[in-house]
Amino acid sequence: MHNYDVKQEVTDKYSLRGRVFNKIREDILSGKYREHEELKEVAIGEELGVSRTPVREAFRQLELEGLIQIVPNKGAYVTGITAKDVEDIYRIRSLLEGLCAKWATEYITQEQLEELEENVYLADFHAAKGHLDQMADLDNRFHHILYEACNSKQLARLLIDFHEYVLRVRKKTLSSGGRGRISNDEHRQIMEAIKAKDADRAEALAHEHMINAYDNMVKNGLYHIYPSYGEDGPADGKG
Amino acid sequence: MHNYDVKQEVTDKYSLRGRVFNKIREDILSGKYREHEELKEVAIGEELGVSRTPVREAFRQLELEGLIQIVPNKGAYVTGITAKDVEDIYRIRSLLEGLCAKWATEYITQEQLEELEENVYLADFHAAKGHLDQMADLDNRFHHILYEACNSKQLARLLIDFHEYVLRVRKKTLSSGGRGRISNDEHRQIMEAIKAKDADRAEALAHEHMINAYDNMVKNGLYHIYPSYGEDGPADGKG
DNA sequence: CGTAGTATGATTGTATACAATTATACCTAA
DNA sequence: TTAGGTATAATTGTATACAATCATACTACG
Repeated sequence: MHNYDVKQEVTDKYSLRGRVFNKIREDILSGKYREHEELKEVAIGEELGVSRTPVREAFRQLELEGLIQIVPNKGAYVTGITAKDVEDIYRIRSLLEGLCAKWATEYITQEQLEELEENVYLADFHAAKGHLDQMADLDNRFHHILYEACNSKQLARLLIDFHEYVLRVRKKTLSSGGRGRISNDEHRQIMEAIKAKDADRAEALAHEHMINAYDNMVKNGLYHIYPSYGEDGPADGKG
Repeated sequence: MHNYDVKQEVTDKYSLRGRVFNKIREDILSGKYREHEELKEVAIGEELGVSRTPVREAFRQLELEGLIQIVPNKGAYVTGITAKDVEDIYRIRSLLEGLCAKWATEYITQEQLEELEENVYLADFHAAKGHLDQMADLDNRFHHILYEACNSKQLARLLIDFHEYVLRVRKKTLSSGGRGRISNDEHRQIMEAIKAKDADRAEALAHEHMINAYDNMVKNGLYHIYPSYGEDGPADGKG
């Protein structure tokens, strides 16, 4: 599995806290809980058949993940994401994806490189067939391979977090006409650059790849954010 | 104070959980708890005069902050930091500090710019006098002004987290011969670039500034991977 | 009619009791 | 003597009880 997966799957699977955490997280990402909605400990506890304790602990984690905001003695509210947040995250992420590709060029193993190649060729096949789900999975996997290959658990942790964070606002990015194929072409170029040990080129390509993904998402309206109360106001939009 | 300060000071001050969180965090950062040391809920609870509940919740936060690692049904252990972790973090941070300076060039207010100028001139004075504590404070403040000025709570959150994280391994970075003055010269150049609205130059300078800080730290052995009990706290005292 | 104050209910914060799991020590058998 | 297993202690995981705080609505008074 992933060496750098910070979420311990064991915990998430066997502890109530972990299960609650994942459940709430999924519900926020899927849109079941909307922005600024209040999450009540007893309600969620009853819904999941657990007491308040694991729910509360899950809340603390969710807050640190940035998915909810806890105001003392009041409650937990689903964090609002503005369009600017999304843009900022993509711009930050594009830098770090570039760095990741650069480092991966140096540290990637033969095995990982082969999986990268396989990934690209497989994605070509599914792109031709129009298999969107498989495309999405392969896209995910492609990036995760690079996260592992960069040999930095710090960078991997960041990128995994970012990736999961943007899932909140992403619809089916790859489903729009042709982007899936174009995206995979970019993957291939990145892979080739890494294979050729051209770190700078890999960095630049990965960087652009992310920018293109964002541009495409915006251009086609493929993400959605719920209008938030303080969005237009100054950045002071908290408590 | 800081618009983008994610740690709610209210919570930290008035809730047991917040106080416990800060206390443990300080103890890890100061070296009271060493790497791989096990933190026991009852022990810490008794030491601070609280029950296990707030301690446990603080643990969950500390884990997400990356300071401890919780293994299910076993315990909480202080996270080990390797030399490579430190290097990676500085290289990532140098990129993001550059991005921050670039964005700040666009969004900085007149007031913030003036505080930046004042900061640099004041630091010059204290550098001449050899006031190390004041230098450390001003260094902190300089970067925090940029974090605010970049107009991105996402980026600010990242950089603040990084900054606090590296406090674990930093000794008195600025105290070594001449680095304080050199560092402030770099600050001045960054400030001037921002003032001249030269975003690219500001970015490059901030980027280099961070790399230089790291190089200096490594060259002079000014960081310690294994914190030891009773050692001098981080130079960047924060209140 | 409107406002302030208070009472009541709801919700979170904390403490404690109990269950489950893990570590340790001692005992037994080869 | 040592390997293995069981009993006991220690520790974490979860549930529940109690305290503190906040929101709401109603009442009294102007």
